[in-house]
Amino acid sequence: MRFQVDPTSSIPLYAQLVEQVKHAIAAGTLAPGDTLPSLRELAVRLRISPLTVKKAYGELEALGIVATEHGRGTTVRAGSDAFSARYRREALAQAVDRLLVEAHHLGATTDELIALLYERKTVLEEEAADHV
Amino acid sequence: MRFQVDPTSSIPLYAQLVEQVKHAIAAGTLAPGDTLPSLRELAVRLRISPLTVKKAYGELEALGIVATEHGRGTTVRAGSDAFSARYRREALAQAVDRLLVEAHHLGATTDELIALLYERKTVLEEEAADHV
DNA sequence: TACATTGTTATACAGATATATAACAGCAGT
DNA sequence: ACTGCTGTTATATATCTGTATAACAATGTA
Repeated sequence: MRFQVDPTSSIPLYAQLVEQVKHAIAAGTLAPGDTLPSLRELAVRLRISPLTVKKAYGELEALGIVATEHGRGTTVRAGSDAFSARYRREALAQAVDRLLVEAHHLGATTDELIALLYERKTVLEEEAADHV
Repeated sequence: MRFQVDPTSSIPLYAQLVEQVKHAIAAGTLAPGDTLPSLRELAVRLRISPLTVKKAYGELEALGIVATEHGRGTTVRAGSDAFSARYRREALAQAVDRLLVEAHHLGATTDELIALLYERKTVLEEEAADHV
């Protein structure tokens, strides 16, 4: 897993982590049984405190998405398949809604949005290719 | 102007206000010369502290978008036309990018995204009609 | 001048977020 | 048992956000 957080964002670091794990599961990158990075390992990689990682994992555990065992680590729970399908739908719908609302506020038409979507998709793909 | 904030969001209230004023200007809802609601009035309407509104207005002033005069209020600056055009483009592109990245994380294709976009647009419009 | 409106500032306080430091405890392989 | 990994917990500190309260200052109008 390639986690990354943005310390300048107004969204709390632990919340960013939670979202990324959810997305990874929804996308199938993380499957039931997979073990998440240890608190210290991920903390070092992201240059944040282990306590912040702990808070994110704790949140995920409270949601029933992962299970943590003392001394063994944190693993994706079996039941996350059902979660996965539902979450994927809801997350996508919410993301689309956010864009539609913002576009509406900015006075953009749907056609303009679709055109921009294809345009930005191309741009992002080219940028991604450059970074390889 | 119909401002509204979400106290449960992890995005600070003052930042939400800043975004909404920017969007309103970009959409033309707020034009140069227009006066924003007074600190106290908006605070009462949104049920937040006047100091929070003040912080938002202060941010907008630092960005050169509005001008505040003691005793007179806070007004949208003339130069905001140029800002408006540039900001609108950038804000839309960023919003689209956010969706594309999230969709990619969730393993959604562009076709799926476009279809969902039309679907959600219809849903949102129906909901909006209901609320009238 | 008096008044109501506007923005400004100071103080104190609370909660969430994030950190550093450090010690403690469970699990697995040597 | 020892060692190295894992998660857990406690303490203290700092920053940001947001609030309540209250006084002060500038503008425009009656």
